[in-house]
Amino acid sequence: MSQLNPRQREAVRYVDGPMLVLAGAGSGKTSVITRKMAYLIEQVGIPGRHIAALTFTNKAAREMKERVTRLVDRKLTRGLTVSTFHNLGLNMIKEEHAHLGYHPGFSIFDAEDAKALLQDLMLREASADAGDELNDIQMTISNWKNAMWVPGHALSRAADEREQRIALIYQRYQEYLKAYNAVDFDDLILLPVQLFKTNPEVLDKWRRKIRYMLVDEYQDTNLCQYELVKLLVAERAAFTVVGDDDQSIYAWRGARPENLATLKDDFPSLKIVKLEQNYRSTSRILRCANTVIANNPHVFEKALWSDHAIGDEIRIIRCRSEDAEAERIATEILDQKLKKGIEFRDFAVLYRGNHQSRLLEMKLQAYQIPYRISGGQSFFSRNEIKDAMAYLRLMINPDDDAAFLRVVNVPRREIGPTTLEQLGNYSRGRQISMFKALHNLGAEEHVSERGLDKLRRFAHWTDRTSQRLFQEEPIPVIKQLFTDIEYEEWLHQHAGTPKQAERRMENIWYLVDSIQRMLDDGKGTADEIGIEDAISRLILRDMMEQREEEDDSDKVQLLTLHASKGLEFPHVFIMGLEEEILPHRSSIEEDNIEEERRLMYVGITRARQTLALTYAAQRKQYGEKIETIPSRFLDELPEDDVLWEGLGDTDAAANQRKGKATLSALLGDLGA
DNA sequence: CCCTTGCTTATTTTT
DNA sequence: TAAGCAAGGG
Repeated sequence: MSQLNPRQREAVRYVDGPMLVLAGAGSGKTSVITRKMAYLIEQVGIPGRHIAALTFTNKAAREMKERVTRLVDRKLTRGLTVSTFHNLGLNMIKEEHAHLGYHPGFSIFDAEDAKALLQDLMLREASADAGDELNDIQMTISNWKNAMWVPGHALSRAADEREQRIALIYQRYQEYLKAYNAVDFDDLILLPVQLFKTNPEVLDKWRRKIRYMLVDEYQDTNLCQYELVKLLVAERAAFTVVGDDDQSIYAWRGARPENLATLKDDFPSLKIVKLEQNYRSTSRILRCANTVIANNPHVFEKALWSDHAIGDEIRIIRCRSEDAEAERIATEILDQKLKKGIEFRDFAVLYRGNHQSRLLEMKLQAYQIPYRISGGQSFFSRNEIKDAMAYLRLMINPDDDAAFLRVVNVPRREIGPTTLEQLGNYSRGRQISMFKALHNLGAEEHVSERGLDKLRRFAHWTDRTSQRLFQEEPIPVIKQLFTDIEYEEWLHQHAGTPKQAERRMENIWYLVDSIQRMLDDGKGTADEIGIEDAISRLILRDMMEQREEEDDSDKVQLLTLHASKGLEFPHVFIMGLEEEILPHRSSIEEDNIEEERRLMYVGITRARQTLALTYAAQRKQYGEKIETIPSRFLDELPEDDVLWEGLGDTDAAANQRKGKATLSALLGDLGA
């Protein structure tokens, strides 16, 4: 407690009613949450198993749990829930599956599975071309779910023909999910909410379990998530939510920053504490952040301050072209590393869109600057991992048609589109899964003898392996599974180089390893989990970021502004400060500048010591060269705190000379 | 089955 | 413009 400032202490100690902690960037928010959990357990005397802390990412949950266990005796944290919303929802559905009409071992469809199902439905339902509409439909359905609209509701509320059509697809979609014994990501929150609303006894049971609730990044909750919180805390209102309306950058995917303001209406006795002391940045950086964000309307006024030194000016660097911009950042990093001895890992380059990293990557490679790029191709979007996950899902839930279709002919089993089409027709006609259909299918159906035989073999093998998975040690069975299907051979046949195949196989073993780790972790304790749970947690991406974090080598960090939230770096570059990029064009069109400004705010507040903002005066866009307009956010910065560079230098040749000079100076340094 | 050709499209993304 | 994808040809 002595390590906390007075505001933080107040936030930790107040446990008598609903509480909102407005935690500015870098104000020690995680400390407060973790210490509050410790306080609740040790001082207030609430057993760990009656406390739940919710986050949005596994990473945040893991970090928090780790910090709590460091503060509090192991015995006391037993049964403590620190998890993502989705994970909590999953556990609730697992425990209450009977009330919801689901069977044990149900599958979780990720966004891609869901999309594939929707596509299939659309091809069948309407003659209309699926194509680019698909994303729109998926988003609409997701939005409806987040707003707690069931298909019937959507149907009656549909504003136009388009919504009418999507509502029908939504209805079919839910029916199919049910037939597959599957839920999607949104259902993980929605189903518990629906259950709690219709079944008071079940709700009561969970209310008794969760006596105190904490929510991190509260500004990112959507309607459904807030409803879940409200249902659980009830009149008792024993909760603390922590958030920052200025860091709400996910409204585009359903987050409702208004939930912060709503809280005051829903809980009139709400106690509000503001954490405004920032422990991260120089005071100049904070002044810039404050001035920029002051242009947004606010429900709660808040101003960050710091007792750190004033620090360097914020540099705004005008570059001739996008190429010059990337070049400048690369040489600048090299230059500062050589002159000031700053390590690569202390630099981060932030940008609005992933594509902006491309040029920069090329330049960094050219100068042999090591970098790590976040986002991009994730572990789980790799084909081999998707195959492996599909096999595992199928073993746990054979009715998972998405998984079935993915692996039925991978590796090749000579089960072709025609056979599958026939099987699909049969199963659809009866509203059952393909696997069930396969077992019912008699010789009289229109499936060729040959196809039927292959299918039956596959089904037999699946049944047997699935049985063994539950009866024996799971890990050897899984290993055997991959041997059975000769997956490694298949990889070698399909990879460009043997090396690539090996790498892919290693990914598979890494996955198997992760499962083993999860099973071992809880062994013998109350947290012991079964193979089913391990796999569903994998689908929710738990345990997986560790792989990236293990890599703590000296590298420059490249990431989107969105991905940078919650992180900090000594030296930050933000690139592409131009109208139509930051703020993004579509946000300008939709008149939603505020969220872009918050993005800018998040970017600025990532920096601890220095901040440089770059833009290109000229940029190639869709093929043609365009004169850009510097971002309006640059004008919002306090004049006294910024240093403009590259302004007078409009002569291209001069700029180039300068670049060359810097370069040769650098090379000279290197050569020495 | 692989390679070429032509066409389309151009934010942010965790679970 | 360039990159990614689908369709078609060898």
